[in-house]
Amino acid sequence: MAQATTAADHSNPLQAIIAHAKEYGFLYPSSEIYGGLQAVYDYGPYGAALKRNLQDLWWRSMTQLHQNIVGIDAAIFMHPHTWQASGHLDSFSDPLIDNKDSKKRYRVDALLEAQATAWAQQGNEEAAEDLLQTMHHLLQAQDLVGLHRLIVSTGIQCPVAKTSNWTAVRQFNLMFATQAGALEEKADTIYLRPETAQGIFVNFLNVQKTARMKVPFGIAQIGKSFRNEIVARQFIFRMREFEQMEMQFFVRPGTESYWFDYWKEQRLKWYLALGIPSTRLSLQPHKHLAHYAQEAVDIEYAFPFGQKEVEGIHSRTDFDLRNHETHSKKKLQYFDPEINQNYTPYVIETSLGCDRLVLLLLCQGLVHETVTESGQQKTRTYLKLPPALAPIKVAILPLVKKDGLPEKAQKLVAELRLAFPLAYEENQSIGKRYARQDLIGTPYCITVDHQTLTDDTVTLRERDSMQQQRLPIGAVRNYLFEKVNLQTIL
RNA sequence: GCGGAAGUAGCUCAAUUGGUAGAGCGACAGCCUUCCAAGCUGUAGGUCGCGAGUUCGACUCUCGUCUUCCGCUCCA
Repeated sequence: MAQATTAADHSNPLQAIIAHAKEYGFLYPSSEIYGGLQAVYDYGPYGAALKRNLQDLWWRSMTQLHQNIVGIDAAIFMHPHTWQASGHLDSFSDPLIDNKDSKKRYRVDALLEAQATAWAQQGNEEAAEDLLQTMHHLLQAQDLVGLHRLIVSTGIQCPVAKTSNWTAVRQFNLMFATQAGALEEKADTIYLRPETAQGIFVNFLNVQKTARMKVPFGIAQIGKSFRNEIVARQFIFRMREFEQMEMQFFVRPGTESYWFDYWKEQRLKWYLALGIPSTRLSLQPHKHLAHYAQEAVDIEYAFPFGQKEVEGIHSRTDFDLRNHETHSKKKLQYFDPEINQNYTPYVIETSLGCDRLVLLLLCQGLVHETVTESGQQKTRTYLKLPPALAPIKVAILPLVKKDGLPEKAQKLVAELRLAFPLAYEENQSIGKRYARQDLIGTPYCITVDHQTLTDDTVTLRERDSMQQQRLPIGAVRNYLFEKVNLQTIL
């Protein structure tokens, strides 16, 4: 007989995840009826619930488990000067050029600087200096044609292809810009934030003073960020609009190393607590540091498409606060009563991609198991999510749709519906209903059968093991709570 | 952005030198069933990714475009 189609039929593991996510209501391509929008996705009912649970878990593990961390929710729009101070306006808009033969893409300034360095080493420092001067002028003027002419006239070759077969120079601004105000010509350009961190930095003093925080302390935030990625790929791994969960931890200068190590360890533990095997996780120190970072490490997960960053932990020094001081001309310092001194705190950042974490859980959770049942081989597909994060905690199922079982089951639904997100289904065979719940990751199913009518007990089936046990109806609520609340993780 | 592959129902796929789309699964409704997707009956889903062109006629040929995957590239 025909076997139900499962995602296991796909040869590509990421395709299998995408197909499953779509088919079972986790993620859809954005505006799909119009052909989709590149690198933008919508969360469906189960995906939205899963994401919300994850955010709740993270939020609580930051703000409730740590007395010295508070949360905020800053606006997506910020004063344009913010992005000058943060460095995003400059470093997010590098002119790039492609070599048509090697298909390699380069930053124009990097190519020219390399050439200048080469000339300087050959003793031709004057020419090197001239080149850099010219480049800076062109960059300032945003003269892309001039930059292209300079590349060509300098005779710069692609290090790989050894040719000068260049495309035009193009500007890739990674920040989305829009206009504030109704009159476009008078309006300021404002940007959709490319990271949530700046909303924390500009509020540093507000939070410190109004919540009476003492260094060391942290500010946590969950929110959307936007990056106009040149290449956005791998499903929800790199999206143009994405959700960050990050915490900036302010420390006394000189203690940043200690706190960097502290948070590195804390954050890694958090993933292990989620049940992610340590073999699939790794800590990857950065080789090339971002413009603000003193030390940085990524927590990476072995996705089907490779070992990739899920969370970054950065030692940002006082880069951000100092720059905001300079640009805003407001003092952003902390008076430390312990040492009787004013200083600009150093910052340790933990920043994780919420959507990446959702993808991680889908990758980690989607299981195709071959089971043998009465001599027949079958594939059993289920989504092994941590119970505390599952969109639906329990499904309540009358064994058959008669003899008063649905009514009895509905009573239980009424008792539990406020305590747990739950599902009720009475159509089709019990096996099919179990399977459907397995596919969306529901950890428990409760079945009301004929015995329930005589002794008020139900069977409780566990998703992963498929084992059943009988429980008195009165014990169900506490039993489930023990299994599915967030404390099972934290 | 470059190169490769693909796009037909919710999913997996079919449709003979171009003649106005079908199946299985799934969904839904009803029946049957005391525990792991497999019984019976019925119903609803598609302007064949989108737009042009060629043609009497295009799912089928040509061009463009969008989206996705793979590789490269990039990456705070």
